[in-house]
Amino acid sequence: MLDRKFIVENAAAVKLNCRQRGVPEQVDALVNYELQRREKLKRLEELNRLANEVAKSIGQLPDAAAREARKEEGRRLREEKDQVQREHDELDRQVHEIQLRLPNMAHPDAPIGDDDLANVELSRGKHAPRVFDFPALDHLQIGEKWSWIDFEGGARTTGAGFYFLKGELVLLDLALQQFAVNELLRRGYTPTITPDLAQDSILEGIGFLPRGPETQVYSIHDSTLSLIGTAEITLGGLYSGQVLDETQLPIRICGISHCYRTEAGAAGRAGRGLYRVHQFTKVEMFAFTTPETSEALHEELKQIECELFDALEIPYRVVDTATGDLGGPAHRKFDLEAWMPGRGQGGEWGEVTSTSNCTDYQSRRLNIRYKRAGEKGTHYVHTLNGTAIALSRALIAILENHQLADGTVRVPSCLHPYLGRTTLGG
RNA sequence: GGAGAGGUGGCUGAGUGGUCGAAAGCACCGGUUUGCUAAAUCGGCGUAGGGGUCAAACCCUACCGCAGGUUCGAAUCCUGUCCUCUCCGCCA
Repeated sequence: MLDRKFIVENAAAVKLNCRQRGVPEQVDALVNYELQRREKLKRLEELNRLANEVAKSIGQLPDAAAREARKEEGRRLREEKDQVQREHDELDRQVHEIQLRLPNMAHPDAPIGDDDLANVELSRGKHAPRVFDFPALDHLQIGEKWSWIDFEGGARTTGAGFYFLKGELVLLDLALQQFAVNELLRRGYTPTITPDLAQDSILEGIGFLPRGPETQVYSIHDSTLSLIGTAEITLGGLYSGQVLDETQLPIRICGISHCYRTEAGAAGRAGRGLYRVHQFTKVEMFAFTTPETSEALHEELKQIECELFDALEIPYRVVDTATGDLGGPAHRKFDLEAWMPGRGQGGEWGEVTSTSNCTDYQSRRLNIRYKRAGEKGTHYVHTLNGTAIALSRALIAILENHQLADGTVRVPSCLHPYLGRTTLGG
């Protein structure tokens, strides 16, 4: 969420930003409501002050008749105050509603464009896409060969888009989680296992708007809880309402959680297999920091993602996400796209990780601030998130890139300590 | 799920209708004193919004888990809700 004062004072820039991000805006209406609201607030405070004065004076009046007269005056002020209060609250609600829908301001270097076609490739990983001397299979074909992925069972028990992982693929899944968590622990990230559900208010704070018709979110009936679409939600919510000390920052955490996504409206681009599913496991990185350091930390998250996928020996490219594809909260976003030999005709890049600097957009909604020693007042922290390993897509990348001619799969050496074997299948 | 207790400032903890934004202690910051440390002593010490100032001082408003209600006036009374603790039941 953007600061109201900022919106009022920079209306033109906010509008331009919305246009570049492809988000409809009502900035003019917001400015209008907000200016009216401030007037109401002044009047409201004035009435409160008068009513307080009257109330205070009553206790000191010795004469009963005089007290009654003052009481009547107090009642009158109170009624007028209530009326102004209602008007103020209505304006406040309208401002807030518009404000919630405005996206974060984009980084000046973020490529401007409508969608992912405008993304700019920044770099490539250490490993180039492999040239196969046999017909490469996709991950579903490999999985079928060894009975590793059971979508039919998932559909029977739960519904389309759900699946069972089975056999050795489970070992690979667990090994990837352990690998990621260990690598992050080594880099100063505190490992956590987060709840898989969160309060709707937290989802809203992070920037997922639950329960609309376009929602990506599963809600729990008769409650204010939803299944999380990413641990970003719970990790970001972890310090909601808190005032941190600057010396605690940056706070680096990683969280393992399940991720649930309805993928409403995505039926047409469902893709094959594990690429777009309703549930997967993810190891997520999250950080809280100061405005001065968030950009450097964003680089760090990107760098870690690169190191993990280099270690897994998976070819990838890094892209700088275009304004139209940033979503609401991100100020800037980098994606890692892994080469997936089984996608499309002869392979395609597919997003496997994503890291965003959300600046103070989430912290303002979640009210996460920090205090500087010797300075009065508080500031909003900057929040950042990044995927370490999204299991479903990482599994695709590993199966498809490391498959051998006989359908077995070579295990990259970084996973050997966690997997206890060098080949899967057979 | 049942029964009870409680949620007050960084912490402990007073406060049951009228200058209470809130006693006191601890912690913290600053001054004084002391050869150093410790101790003593004085002062300061919440957040947010608005006004004011070159900057401050200062002024106003809101906030005692949260949301409502009663009242001229609520931390204090009422209702709902969330959370914590204790005991019982159930249970991986």
